Amino acid sequence: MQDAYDPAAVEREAQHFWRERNSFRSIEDPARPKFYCLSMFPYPSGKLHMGHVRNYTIGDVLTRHHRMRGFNVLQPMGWDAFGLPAENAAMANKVPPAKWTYDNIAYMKGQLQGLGFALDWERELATCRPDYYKWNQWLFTRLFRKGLAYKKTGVVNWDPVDQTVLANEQVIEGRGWRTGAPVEKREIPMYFLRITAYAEELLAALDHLPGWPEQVKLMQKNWIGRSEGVRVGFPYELNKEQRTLWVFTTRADTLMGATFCAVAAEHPIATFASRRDPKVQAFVEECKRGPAMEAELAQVEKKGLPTGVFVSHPITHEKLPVWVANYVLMGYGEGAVMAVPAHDERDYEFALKYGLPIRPVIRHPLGDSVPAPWKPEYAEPGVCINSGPYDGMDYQTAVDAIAADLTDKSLGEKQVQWRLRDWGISRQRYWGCPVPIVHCPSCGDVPVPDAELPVKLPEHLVPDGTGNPLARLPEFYETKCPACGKAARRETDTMDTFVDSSWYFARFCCPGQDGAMVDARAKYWMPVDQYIGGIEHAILHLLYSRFFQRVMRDEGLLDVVEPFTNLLTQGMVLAESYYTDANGRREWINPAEVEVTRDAKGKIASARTRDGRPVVYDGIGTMSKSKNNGVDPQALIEKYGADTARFYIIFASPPTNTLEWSDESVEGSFRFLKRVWAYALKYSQAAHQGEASRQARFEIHSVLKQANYDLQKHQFNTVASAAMKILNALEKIPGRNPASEEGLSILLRLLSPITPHIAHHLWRELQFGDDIMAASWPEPDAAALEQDEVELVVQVNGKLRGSIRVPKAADRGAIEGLALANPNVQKFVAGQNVKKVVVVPGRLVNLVV
RNA sequence: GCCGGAAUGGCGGAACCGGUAGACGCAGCGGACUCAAAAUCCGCCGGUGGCAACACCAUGAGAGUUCGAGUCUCUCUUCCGGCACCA
Repeated sequence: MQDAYDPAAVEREAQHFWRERNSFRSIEDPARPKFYCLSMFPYPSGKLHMGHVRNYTIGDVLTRHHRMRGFNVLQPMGWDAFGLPAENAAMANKVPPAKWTYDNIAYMKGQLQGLGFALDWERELATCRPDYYKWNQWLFTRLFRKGLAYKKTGVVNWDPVDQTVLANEQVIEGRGWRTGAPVEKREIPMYFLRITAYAEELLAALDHLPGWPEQVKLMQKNWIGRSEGVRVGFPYELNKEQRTLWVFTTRADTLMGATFCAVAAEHPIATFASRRDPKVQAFVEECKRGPAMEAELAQVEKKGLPTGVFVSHPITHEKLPVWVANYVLMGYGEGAVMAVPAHDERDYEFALKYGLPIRPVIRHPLGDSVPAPWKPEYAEPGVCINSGPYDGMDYQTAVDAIAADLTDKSLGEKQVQWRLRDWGISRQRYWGCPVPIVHCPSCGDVPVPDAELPVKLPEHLVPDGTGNPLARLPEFYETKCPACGKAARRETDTMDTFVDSSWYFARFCCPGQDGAMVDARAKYWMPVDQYIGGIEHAILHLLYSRFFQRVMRDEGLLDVVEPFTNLLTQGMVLAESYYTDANGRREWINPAEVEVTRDAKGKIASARTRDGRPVVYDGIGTMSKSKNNGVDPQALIEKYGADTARFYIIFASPPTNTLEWSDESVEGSFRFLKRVWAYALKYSQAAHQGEASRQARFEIHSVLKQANYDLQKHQFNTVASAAMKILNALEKIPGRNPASEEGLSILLRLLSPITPHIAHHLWRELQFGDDIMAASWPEPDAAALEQDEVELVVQVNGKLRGSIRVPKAADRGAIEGLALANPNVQKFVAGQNVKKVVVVPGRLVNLVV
């Protein structure tokens, strides 16, 4: 055995062993329980970042652990290869996105292999390959024929200088990122997927996902946003024509307090009013120019103007003014609301600002009136007042009565409203999956027939930031109508990349299948038993995948409904950032270049660059290029090896927490692996002697018991701690005896999912077996955990005052007696009555005086 | 703004069902080895008081429930994720 731990040699040899034996190839085997473990596939951005390393290490620990527990495991890997960054890189380097993407994939694949992940590379896929995106297109044409994919207008960010659509990310403070021009909103025709048709099912099924974190289910529930309410019609006359303004409200009980209505800038009433009133026109224009993003929209000052249109109240027939307001969204409900200033905070502020009437109609906890300023109690449901026939009714009675009266007049009914909107998938971009539609002057939008799929994306183009280059490529867009054969124009929009990632997990089950989207093998592997990825995907990606799975079920492709049985949402990887300040210009210094001096207590006293310039500590945050605080996994692997990188990432933090990077702690993980090696070396050279110590076995098996429990809970950081504790216990055993042999075998097996290379090497070196992955997972020995005596803590009034050792079988009386006999306990009990004695078996005694 | 989280020593974190707060590690301090350094090994390590035994304080802040609260309930503060075209 080598004296020193040489990670590079150990890792090379272990990876060679796995490759030779094809260790990670997965084959369907109905005789064994299957475990499909999947980490979210990466976007091939260039090189791996620490978030990837963390994600795939967590997945690998789960995969290898399950494998040793006898599961038939599948852990595949692929590439979410379409997307915006490739176009940006193409513009910067004048290289086609395809070449950039394929080069990145090749490099990152090498990095993943170097980390020793147990991946079945025969199943590798890239979403930018025609054999993958063909099935996006195939499914789209089916949804289109069913009406689940349809065309309507959608709002986009428009850069008027570059004449191009911008992603939200490309809008910086309301301006285009390249041109600096104020971004405009624009409505363009797009294709939508009717996810709202599945809203009810997507919501209800959340209650049957016990393997998902509650917080994710709650976020999805709120996102889907089911609310029960009443659709209310306010009749009005426009150009001598009778019309109805429809609104949705969850507070129909407050209808008698409605004093005006407000509509979105895009609402027909606003359009009408802007034609006859230049002020309204200017305001509508202003609203349309405003931000398209909800987060920004919600922050803008609430403003409005009267449209001059009046509607009549459906119960009282009172004339109410209609305002156009920037806080009403066209995308939600009817694009119009009834305003009840007395019982809605936003309406209240709007009414105060513009002097509109405020009419209280609900008795709230603070009384019957609603004096300024606004108080949250005003919005609480209560008994109706000033409401004519509805006076005295409570919330539900009033809603029911008002809904019934409205139904009688054909001016409303109860309605369920969803916050969820249909999914707009058209992107005016080159590097994506072409939407398989042909626009024919006589036949309209015609889906491309199966025989002509895939519609291949030309891979040689270089975008220039001014629109989609496909729209300037006649070879691509000039085509014939599949229905009538006349000249027609091919759609040049591509699909949202979320389409690609909504079903890739099913495709991993069916490598090589070119005759169908998925085949029978998907029925064996699906659903994914364990899915792992960042919490930032809690809503969109996970909801779209759940939607797609149902769509695929309804196409008869799969039986499974929920794609992911268990979900683990990992935290982000953070690092400190530092900068030097030269005349107000910040230069960001990579933490690796910063030297920190500490005071006697270990607190940071000062920090400077290696060449002595003082730096400012800017706190801890996500690793980013802009703050130059990324830690390159490759440098880490080269310095310490993959096992140290993996161990550190697992040890530093539980998977769901954020992980704050620390170079010193990495050093500590490396030290631990060196100690494991040193111990194995000492063990291999020691002579057999003595018997197993009872105490050592107790320690090791107690730690193992806890570690197995922690593995179940996915609390892997304490499993790494457990390995350290076992090594500490082993080092206390003199020489080599049955306890050290057993303990070392447990240690290596416990470590093997986390640090597979060193575990593999030592397992063979010390002749525990041929392949540690074929070994069984260690279980604690009940006999080793037996104890004759236990230590109990003694409290007086809940405060710790001492401890006693009692025989395991001691009864209450004996325990009480021993506790009272403890001198320090006596000090606190002396002269007082013991009112109550609480005995928690195996833990403590509490004397209440 | 709305939705969802998080907060424990100098730092990362542990504490299973409400039952010894600080496991394990990092940093720091002291020592051994060394000509010296690195590496390695041993010891100490929340705060205040005390020679010590020990006592008091302490889990973001404030209240509450309980024999007993880091853990449960309420209010607040700060930070983080998402908000539909970043992935």
